[in-house]
Amino acid sequence: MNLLKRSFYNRPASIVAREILGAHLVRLIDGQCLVGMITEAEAYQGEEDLGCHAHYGKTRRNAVMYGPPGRAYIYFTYGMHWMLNAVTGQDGSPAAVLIRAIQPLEGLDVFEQNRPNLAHTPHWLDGPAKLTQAMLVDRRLNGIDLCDPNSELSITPGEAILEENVTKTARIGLYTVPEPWKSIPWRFVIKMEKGRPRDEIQK
DNA sequence: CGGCCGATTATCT
DNA sequence: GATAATCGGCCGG
Repeated sequence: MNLLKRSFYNRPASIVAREILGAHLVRLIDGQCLVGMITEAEAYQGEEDLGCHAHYGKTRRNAVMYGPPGRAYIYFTYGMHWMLNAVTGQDGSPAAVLIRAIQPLEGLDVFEQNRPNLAHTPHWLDGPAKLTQAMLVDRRLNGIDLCDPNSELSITPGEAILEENVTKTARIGLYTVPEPWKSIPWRFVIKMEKGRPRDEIQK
């Protein structure tokens, strides 16, 4: 399988968050292949970024972010939700990209079973906790290598998205984070029409 | 559609 | 002991 290489992830998080749009998130489970196109992502870059979990320094939770790029950093929040990130930047420098939304492509029956709410509507898998529920992503996959074709979770190149079809905004949910981190435009979203990307999204 | 609010618990100070 | 990279339900427009 043709996967995004480690060199893809070994760049600043804001670059990876933009470039990962259109890529295909692939989940292998019970002999099935679940696929979704990444349509929204956010960058979290370094201990100086007060919106990033690494701003406390290294802890047990965020340790994976301090490791090599191309691994999954998965954490639990709000007492009930799992969030999926791809670790970015060089080994030792903590940074990651939060995968916030996917467009379902393969395994729709499984997605529907795991995530019946809003199934087959434009808002089906457009949230970071929605997609982890649909793809059965939780703590067990924390630290998994996204660049290994044998992994239960990986990412393929998918489609390249034109700049004119990308919206940039401040990151979501950083209520108590001070400026400038609260407003820095490190959220990247594919422009959607009626719940689908525009027809001409490829470069 | 947009805003407010409660749920629920691992993780951190 | 407080907080949280969210979600869904309920309300008003």
